[in-house]
Amino acid sequence: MIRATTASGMRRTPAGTASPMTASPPAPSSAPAGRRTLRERKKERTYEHTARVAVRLIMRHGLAAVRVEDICEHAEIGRSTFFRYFDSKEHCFVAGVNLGHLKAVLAALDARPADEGPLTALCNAFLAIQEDWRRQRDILLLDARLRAEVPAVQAHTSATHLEWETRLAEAIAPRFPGTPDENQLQARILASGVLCAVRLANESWIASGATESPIPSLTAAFTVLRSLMTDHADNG
Amino acid sequence: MIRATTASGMRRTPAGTASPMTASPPAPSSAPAGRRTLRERKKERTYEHTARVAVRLIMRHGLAAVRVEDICEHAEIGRSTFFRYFDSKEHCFVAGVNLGHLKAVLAALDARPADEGPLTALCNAFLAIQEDWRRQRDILLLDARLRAEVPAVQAHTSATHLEWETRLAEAIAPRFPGTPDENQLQARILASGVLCAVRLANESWIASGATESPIPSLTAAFTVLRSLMTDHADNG
DNA sequence: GTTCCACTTGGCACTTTGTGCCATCTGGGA
DNA sequence: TCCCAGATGGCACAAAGTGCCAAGTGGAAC
Repeated sequence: MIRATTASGMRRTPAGTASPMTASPPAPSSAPAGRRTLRERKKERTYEHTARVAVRLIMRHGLAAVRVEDICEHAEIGRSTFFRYFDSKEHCFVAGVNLGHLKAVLAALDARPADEGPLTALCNAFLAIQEDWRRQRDILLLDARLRAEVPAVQAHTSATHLEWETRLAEAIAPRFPGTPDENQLQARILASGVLCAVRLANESWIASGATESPIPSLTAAFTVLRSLMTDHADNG
Repeated sequence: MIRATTASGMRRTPAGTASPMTASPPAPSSAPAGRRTLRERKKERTYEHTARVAVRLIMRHGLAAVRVEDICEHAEIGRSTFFRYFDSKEHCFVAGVNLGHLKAVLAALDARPADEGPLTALCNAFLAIQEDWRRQRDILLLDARLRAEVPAVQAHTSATHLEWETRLAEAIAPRFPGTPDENQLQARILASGVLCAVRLANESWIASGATESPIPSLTAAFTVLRSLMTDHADNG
């Protein structure tokens, strides 16, 4: 009635790597700190190419009409390989939509002067990459629609945002006074607030048709965020 | 090669209700504001019962070993019915784990004095329900493990938290000065911060074996949150 | 350059999932 | 009491996932 578990549902991924779980390329199997091996670059290429193909197909035909097999054909990989990288069509799509976004924010954050406080630096980093987002308008529009219609898309997107939270927290932790690991909590909470503001700004940008630049919405949201943080959130 | 879409992937739910999308009972089909109809109560019973059965089975046998069909047999519903309520095993499990949690926080929040500020009230509401959580220790432990191992569980959990954010924001908005819809942004961001703190506290509670009360972790996280909000997050 | 090994890939078979469709049942209102 | 919208369950079928194995390929050692 209840079948015995074969290997207990552990996901198989290339190189026995820990499963990606979100929209990120598979972790390097044995990164020697410095140079990335050809194998790794190839894997990343496959990952990104497949995700991009998925987005393209889904843009053209709709999520429901595209089968995993279609994606595999167009990306020229085997079905087995697909499932080694993604655990579903939806996962693949979300990965494709967010390809490079995290990397871009991290880079923008790195480019901020070291004496900028964590909140300011993070906000400025997001502002700096808005042009990229505006350019992706069509994809983001589709993404918003699918998030509203397909639970799995929403779910994977939320998971992706959670990963962003942890990665951004790591990145801004050094900007707090004190040692980085003392600051982990503060950094996480701050990152969460900023991400929430970004999400809301994006929602309102999308809701308004996404014709103008997303920067005004974003600036407005950041202003609210900043006033929350500096004024006082409370009287209790 | 790419097949035509039948009805474009729209999910079918009982009564043409909007899809739940997260771990919440199906929305009332035609709530006459006051009394809930027997039909509605029956639907909620089915939803909750099924989710509970799923959690029980998965606790006993593991996620991988339990099939949707097993859940259906034990819950005494048809497979069709299952998929009208949940879109996967994982969704069902996450729903079961979080059953009533949101309702409990909202109730606790309602019980806070009206003159408490939004931050304080929300923190206190979470503190008030910790005993419930401690009692669910075993379920939460399993949940944490599955979240780490199974992407879909993590994904649905994140989506659930996102829903909490919006619901809690609505609930605390009136506690801000000004009109509720002016405060929607502030409320969302504040809720996001509190939820982040709660998540982190829970993580550390779980990581420590979840033997003690979860309250110390939570208090610590709230202290950090409050200092972030009152002191100053930044110098920029 | 050759050889070897670890890792990745693709193909195949098989189970489980997810959906459409329809007949049946049931609660709620007239 | 009758009627109907909505909920359910069964069945059939396409698609998704997973395990297994044989074949290719990069990396490192010699």
